[in-house]
Amino acid sequence: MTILICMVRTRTFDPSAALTEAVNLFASKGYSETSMEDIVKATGVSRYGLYGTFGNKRELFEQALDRYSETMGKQAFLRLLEPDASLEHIRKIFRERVSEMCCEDETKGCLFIHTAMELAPKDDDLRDVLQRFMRRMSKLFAVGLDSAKARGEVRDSLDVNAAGDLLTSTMFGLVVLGRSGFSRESLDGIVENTLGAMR
Amino acid sequence: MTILICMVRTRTFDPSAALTEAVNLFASKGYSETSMEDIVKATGVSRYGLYGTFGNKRELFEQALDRYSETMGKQAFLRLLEPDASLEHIRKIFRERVSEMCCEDETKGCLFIHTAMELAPKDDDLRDVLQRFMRRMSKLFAVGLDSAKARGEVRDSLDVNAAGDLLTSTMFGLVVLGRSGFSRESLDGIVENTLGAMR
DNA sequence: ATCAAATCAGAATGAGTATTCTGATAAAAC
DNA sequence: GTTTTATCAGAATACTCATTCTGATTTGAT
Repeated sequence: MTILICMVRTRTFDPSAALTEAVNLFASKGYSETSMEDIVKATGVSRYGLYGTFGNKRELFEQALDRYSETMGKQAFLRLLEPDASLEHIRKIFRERVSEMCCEDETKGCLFIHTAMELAPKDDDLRDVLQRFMRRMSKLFAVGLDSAKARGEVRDSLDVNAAGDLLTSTMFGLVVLGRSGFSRESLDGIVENTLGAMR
Repeated sequence: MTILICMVRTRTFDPSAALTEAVNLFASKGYSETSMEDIVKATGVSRYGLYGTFGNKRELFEQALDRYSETMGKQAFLRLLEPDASLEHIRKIFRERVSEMCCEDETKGCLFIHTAMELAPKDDDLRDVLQRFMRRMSKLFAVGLDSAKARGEVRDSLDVNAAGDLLTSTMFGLVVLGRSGFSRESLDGIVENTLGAMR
């Protein structure tokens, strides 16, 4: 008896690349303003392929949220875990965020904020996932602040955990103000004042 | 010739009260998640009455945004214009916000954040209105900080305009974290750290 | 009391959208 | 080259929702 596993036709798209595209759409427009049709167009993947690979819109969104959190961690925050992390590393993270919000033509957004405002109140599971991701953000900031403290860039009396929450909160505030058309100067001012609170 | 103005039947609802109800719905769930049906149910006003009085959903939203801004100014921020405004007044505004986010059963939201995330990117007029409202918030904070500076509660070197933007930004950050399930302690910590940045 | 017309409740309309279905296509194994 | 069957593009379905329409009702002026 032969068990025959026959992969007759191979998928013509890269699920990971498609997910990246979906993340961008969701982060920019949020859940309900992004239609599956939008995602089909942006990815070039057929409806069939999307549903077959990701389940449905909600599940696709959950996977997008995972990816978003992961990417955010990798791109910017992992530096904070290095023992020589400094306040300058934190400043750089904020500067990148501000640049993203101000300079690009397409409207940049934030998947965390969209999730908090649209979905968290009516989906407890998603809210818990979101909270975990945000707490991780705060924690990474706190670790970075600890290193900065060891370097004397931050006052000894600083509660790094509470300060980490403040930095996380500011990351979101910047997005909200940026979307409302605040100037780069205003956003830079917020960053510097926030960092000033660490000293 | 007689000009006859005949008010045949009087409206059976109070438009102002209906608008208040609409503000609550929009602030909690945002624009697209709030249906006209929701508003009909919450206000007890007929579809006919809503469309006749407010135009359409978009115009109703704009009026809700006006009202929200106005109410917010009256309830909390006007104290900041008094010459004896202190850091304690500012703290009280934040404490109220935190209580709102944490204690009530129904999910509290923020019409400004919803507008920034959902509508501002695709509606330039609305974005400008929103920005004006937010700038007013920052300005009120700045005026309060000036008084606090005169009382010696805030360091002389503080740039009150930039600091006002930071406080505005923090008001939004608190809502995002609150909706994500952060504890009251976390939010209080953010408030105290932010206020600490003023000294 | 009667009348005119604004208001009401809810049905009808039309557009948008998530999801499923379908016939055609194409690639892997023989 | 043939067969098998997963994939594709787009049609079909079911549902939600903003807005308009309709027939009944109500109320202020006469």
